[in-house]
Amino acid sequence: MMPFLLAEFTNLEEILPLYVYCVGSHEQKHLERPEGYPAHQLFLSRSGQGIFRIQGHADILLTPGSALLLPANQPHAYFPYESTENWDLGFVAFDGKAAKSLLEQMNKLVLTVLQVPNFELLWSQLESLWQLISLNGEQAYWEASKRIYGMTISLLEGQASDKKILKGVTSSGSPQPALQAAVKLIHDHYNERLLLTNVARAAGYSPQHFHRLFVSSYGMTPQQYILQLRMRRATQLLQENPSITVESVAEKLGMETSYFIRMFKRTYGLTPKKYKDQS
DNA sequence: CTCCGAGTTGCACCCCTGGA
DNA sequence: TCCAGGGGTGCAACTCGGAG
Repeated sequence: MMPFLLAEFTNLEEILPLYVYCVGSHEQKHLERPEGYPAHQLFLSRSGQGIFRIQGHADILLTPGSALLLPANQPHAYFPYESTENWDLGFVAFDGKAAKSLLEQMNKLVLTVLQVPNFELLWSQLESLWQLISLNGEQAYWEASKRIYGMTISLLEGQASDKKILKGVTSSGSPQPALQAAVKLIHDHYNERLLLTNVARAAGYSPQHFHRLFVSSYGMTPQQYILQLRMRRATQLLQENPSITVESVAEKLGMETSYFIRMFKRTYGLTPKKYKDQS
């Protein structure tokens, strides 16, 4: 995701109590910010791992599925940590009159590694934020303002519910790890014909029970989750390989071309070809 | 005009979903 | 746990547009 900046819509800074300053994701390389960044930032580490070096603090290691809230103007540097995998880092920078009090409210979550229980959901919110802004320009910042508020609140909620989950594990042996294993299976095989029955059996649940557990944990059906994964991968492939054909993208996702185009258009409102031409 | 890639549409199958 | 219905998915045939 190429980052999008609010720069050209400066009047919105006066109107919106919370606004998205910049949003994007990419393979992260070494970056120094001795003066800090002018807006608050929420980082999401998706794969690989990296270190945040923040003045006056011990180094912070971000592993896959973790997040970091970094206040504005905090001098820092970040770089990939020894890993064979690229560090896939998403970020959303936000500011506004309400941002300061929001961060104060969340002060226990600032400058600390946050293990996000519903990481993929938060990541998809980041991506939809990027999609929203990249496709709709100024109009979208109003909607983006609502969404960034929602993201920070769900981060807060995730930390609270995480504690509940941890309690469950110690007292009664929660089924959560089995569900996570099933999700890993989905991640490993999303580009194949994946039967929910098999995933459920692998996790040790009946398909119906697995479905119910999945929806309550991830807020969406397994089907929606897999489709989201595929669409996300599709945008990645289209951006990374400008010469790639729509057919081979569909093939890489394990989808039939016509169905892929149908779903892509339904998800993003434009065909894969038009998307590729725009990016 | 032909070729090719992209996109659309209709149809059939069957599996997922969600209510009971 | 069961089961009916909706919708996900694949296939085939088609149109469209651009390039040569």
